Amino acid sequence: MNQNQTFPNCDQLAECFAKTFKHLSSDQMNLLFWEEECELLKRGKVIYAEGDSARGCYFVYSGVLKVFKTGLEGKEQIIRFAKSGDIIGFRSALSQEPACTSSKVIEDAIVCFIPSDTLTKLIQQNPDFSLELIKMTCKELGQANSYITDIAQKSVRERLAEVLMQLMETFGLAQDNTLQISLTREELANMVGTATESVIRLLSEFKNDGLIEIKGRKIKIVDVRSLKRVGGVY
Amino acid sequence: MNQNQTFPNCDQLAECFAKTFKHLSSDQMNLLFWEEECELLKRGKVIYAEGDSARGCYFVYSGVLKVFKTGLEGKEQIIRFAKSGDIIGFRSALSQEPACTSSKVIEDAIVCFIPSDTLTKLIQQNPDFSLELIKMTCKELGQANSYITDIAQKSVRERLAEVLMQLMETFGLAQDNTLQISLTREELANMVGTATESVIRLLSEFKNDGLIEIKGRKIKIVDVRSLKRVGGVY
DNA sequence: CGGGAGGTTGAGTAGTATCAAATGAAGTGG
DNA sequence: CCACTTCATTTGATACTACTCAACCTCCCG
Repeated sequence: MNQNQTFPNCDQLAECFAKTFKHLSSDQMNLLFWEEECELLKRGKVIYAEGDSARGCYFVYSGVLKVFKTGLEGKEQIIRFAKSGDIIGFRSALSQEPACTSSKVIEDAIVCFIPSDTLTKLIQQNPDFSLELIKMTCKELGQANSYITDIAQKSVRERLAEVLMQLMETFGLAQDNTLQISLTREELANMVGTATESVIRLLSEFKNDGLIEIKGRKIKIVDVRSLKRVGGVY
Repeated sequence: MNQNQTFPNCDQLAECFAKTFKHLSSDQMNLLFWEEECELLKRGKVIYAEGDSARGCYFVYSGVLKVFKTGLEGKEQIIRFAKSGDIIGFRSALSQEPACTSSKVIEDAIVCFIPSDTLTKLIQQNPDFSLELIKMTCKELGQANSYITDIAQKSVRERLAEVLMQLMETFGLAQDNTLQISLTREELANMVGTATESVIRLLSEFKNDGLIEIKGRKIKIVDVRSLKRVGGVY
C-alpha cells in the first residue's frame, strides 16, 4: 500500500540479513544476494504451496507473510508469520522433501530467493552459520511445542487472548495502542484454531469487558494485564 | 523388565549412533562416547525437567522415553517419544536456554550423556553432521506443525485413531497385531489432548466397531484401513 | 487382606461448532 | 453517481462434542 516499497540494493539486503545471521563474511554475503533475485509481492500472492518441491528458500526483506498448513476441509491453520529478517522455506530446501506448508503474502512484501545450493554451501563453509540456523530451527520447534500444548489444553477464549498477546509481541503497537497488523477475522480464527463466528463473539466479549476496542480490523489493546491473565500468559 | 539390559560398550554405542548420524569419523565417535557416561534408567525416572538448564543432551541406546510439556493445571502434553537411536534435549544444550520440555522413562532405558561442548565441537568440525542435525530438527518441526493442524481441526475421535496409527508406525506390531508399546489410558489422553475418560469411551467404541481389540494395555490393531479412514490419515 | 493406582461407566452441562440470514464495506462497470 | 457484485462481518438459533464430577470396579503388590 504505502510507497516505501523501493527495491533494496545488495548492501541493504546484507544489512537486513545480518540482523538475523551475524556470522557471515562479506564474501559470503555477496554469494548470497543478487538484486535480480528480489521480487515485490502483493497481498494474496502465494510464495510456495504445500507439496511443492522447493529449489531454494526465501529471505524476507520487508512486508509480512503467513505460513500455514491446509487441513482436511481446506481450512487453513496458520503456523507462524514471517517478517523482515526472517527466512521461510528452508526446511524443504535442505531436506529436498516437498514443502509441508504454504506461504502467502499478508502485507506487500519484498523477498529474495536463495537457491538450495547456496544455502548448503554456506552450511559447509561456515559452522557458525550452521549453529545459528540450528538454533533458529530449535527456537521455532520450541514455539511449536508450546502451541501444541496450548491448543490441546486451553479453551478457545484463552487461546484468542494469547494470540492477541503474541501479535502484540511480534508486530508491536502503534501510538494509540492498536496492533500493527491487520488480519481478517478468518485469519485470526485460523491462528486460534476455531470458527470465524467464535472469534467474532469472543472479540466482542473482550470489548464489553473493556480489554480491547475494535474498529474494523484495527484492534486496540486496552488492558494488557487482564488479557494476559485471560490467556494464561505469564 | 526383560534382561537384555546389559550395558553396551563403545563400539555398540557407535554402531547404534551411526544409524542416525552417518557422517562421523571413528575419531569423532571416540570423542562422543564414554562408557562411563551411560546410565540404566527405570520406568518413571525423569531425565530432565522443564526449566532445567542443560549441560548436554542424551543419546538413547535402548528403551522408550516420552517428551512432554506440562500445561497450566499440571496436565502433561506428550510431544513425542524417543527410542533407540534418538537424541533428546539437544535444543537446550545448544541454545543454552532452560529446557522447554520434560523427559521421562516409559520403558526401562539405557541413555548416554553427551556434553554440550562435545556437541558444539562436532558441529564446528563436521558440516555433514550439522546438516544432518538441521534436517532432523526440521523433520521434527514438520511433524509438530502437522500436529498443530490436527489438534486444531480434527475431532478427538479422529485424533485418537490417528495416534494409534502413529504408534503403529513408530513402535510396530507384534505377530498378533498388538502395538509394541504399553501406555496408560492417561498417557494416550495426553498424546491426543483430551480427558482420560474420553479415550476410554472412544477406545471401547472402536472395539465395538471392530477396529481394535483391547486386553488391558495391549491394543490389537484389527482394521488398519478403517482406522486410517477414521483418523483422516492417507 | 488392605491400600493404591489405574480403569470403567453414567449423568449433567459448558463451550463451541454449525447453519442460516441479515447487514456492512469495498470495488466495478455502466 | 448509482446499481450490482462480492467478500467480510455480525447476530441468532440450535445441535452436539467432549469435559467434569462422582461412583464404582479391578488388579496388583506388599
